[in-house]
Amino acid sequence: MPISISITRYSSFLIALKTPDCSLKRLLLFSTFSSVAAEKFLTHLQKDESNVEKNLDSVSAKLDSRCITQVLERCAIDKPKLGVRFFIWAALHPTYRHTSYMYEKACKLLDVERNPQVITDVIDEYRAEGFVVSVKMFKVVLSLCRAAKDANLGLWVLRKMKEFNCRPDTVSYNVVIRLLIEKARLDEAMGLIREMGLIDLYPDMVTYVSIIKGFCDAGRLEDAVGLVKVMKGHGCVPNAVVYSTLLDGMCKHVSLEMALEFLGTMEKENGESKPNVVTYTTMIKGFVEKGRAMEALKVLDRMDSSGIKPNTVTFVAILDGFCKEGHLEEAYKLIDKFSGDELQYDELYSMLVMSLLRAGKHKESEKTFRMMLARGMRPSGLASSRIIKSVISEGRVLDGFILFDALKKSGELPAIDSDVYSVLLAGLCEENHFTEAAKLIHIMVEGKLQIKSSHTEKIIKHLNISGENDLASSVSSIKR
DNA sequence: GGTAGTGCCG
Repeated sequence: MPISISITRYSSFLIALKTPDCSLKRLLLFSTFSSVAAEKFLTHLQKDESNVEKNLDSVSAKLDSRCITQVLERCAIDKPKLGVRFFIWAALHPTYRHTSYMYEKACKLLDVERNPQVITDVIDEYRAEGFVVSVKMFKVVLSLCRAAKDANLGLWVLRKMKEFNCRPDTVSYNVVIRLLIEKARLDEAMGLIREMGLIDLYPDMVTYVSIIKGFCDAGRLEDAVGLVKVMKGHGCVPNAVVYSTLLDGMCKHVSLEMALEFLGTMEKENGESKPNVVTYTTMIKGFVEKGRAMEALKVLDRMDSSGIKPNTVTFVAILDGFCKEGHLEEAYKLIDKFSGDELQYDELYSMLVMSLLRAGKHKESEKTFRMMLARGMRPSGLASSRIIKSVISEGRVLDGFILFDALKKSGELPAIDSDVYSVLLAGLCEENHFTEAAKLIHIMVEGKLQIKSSHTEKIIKHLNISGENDLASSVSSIKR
């Protein structure tokens, strides 16, 4: 591989194999070259490891998610702690904000779930250096714990805050409470809520929703209802979120009839406590989950008379129910009735295609998809991807390609998963449909679409053996 | 400021 030895701006190492015992097998893929910004940050990060944040402050480079990912990818190889410090520093940067997606990505790259010590080590490092850690920084660390779903780590960090003379606020507590609840550690969560009172913090709406949901999920409806009373007693007026959570618990653990009755009392409320689209969707899901999709229709009518418009989630719930219970005619009727200003025929039919697939009705789903194409509708990228994949997995590669080609001919291609392209291309080549393969490659080149280089090796080998050398080199040109 | 309830995607 005579590539890139001379390239100094290397980086963006992708660790393809993550198990710790195969560090030698780490594949260094020069997929995307790191940005100048990432290089600058990396240089300053490694300059003087005892003054990390100060060094970073002096860097003048644009901070964005791509650049952060690149820095983390590099740090993950042998300096995960520096990666954590960089991530925390970046969160406080005035021109940048991490999304929840970035928190998850950082956790994955730095492997916090398997190696929580990387977090505790960083906190201990701050302490040893006498670094002043703010509440804001601790909240970033707590969000990392949340992304890693590590309740013990969250608890540890919350305790550490005192040592840094940081007073956790309600949000800090809420994050840890939610983590405990996700692990069904309800008593400990209640303990933290009590502890809040001792330092003059009060549980807020978010705290109550979390713990009420915890009790509902555990089937402890009486406790959940008791908490609603407690919050009212504290002057915290329950809103639609609180009541929807309770309604969900009733659907799952008591009865749909009681939930309906409760919905009725909500409908008589005013302002923030009135049912909204989520409340009605929860009720609809309740019916669907108990195999009573037809009755969900009545809820839809009730929603309409309250002036609440159903959204995508509402439709997915009902369509899922109809498909599972075999009420296809009802599904079509529903779509006819509701397609209009909010949601188009295309979107609703695409949802139906997805619902049919989820219900295991692949034939019906493909039929609906073909009907869409025949009537000039535009299926969503997701529906198209799933249908083509499903057809290929049944061993009908050529059919999959014909569907793809029909989509292409009907106008602009929807956003299809990149792995659909690689699966389709591999299938066509394997079955020696070289004309179609060439057509697909042509479309990909035209649309600047690339497939993972790891997927191309077998294809190229097969093409070379078959004497299709031109095609083989075309495939090389679209690998990423 | 970005932690909560239906659910999908990044």
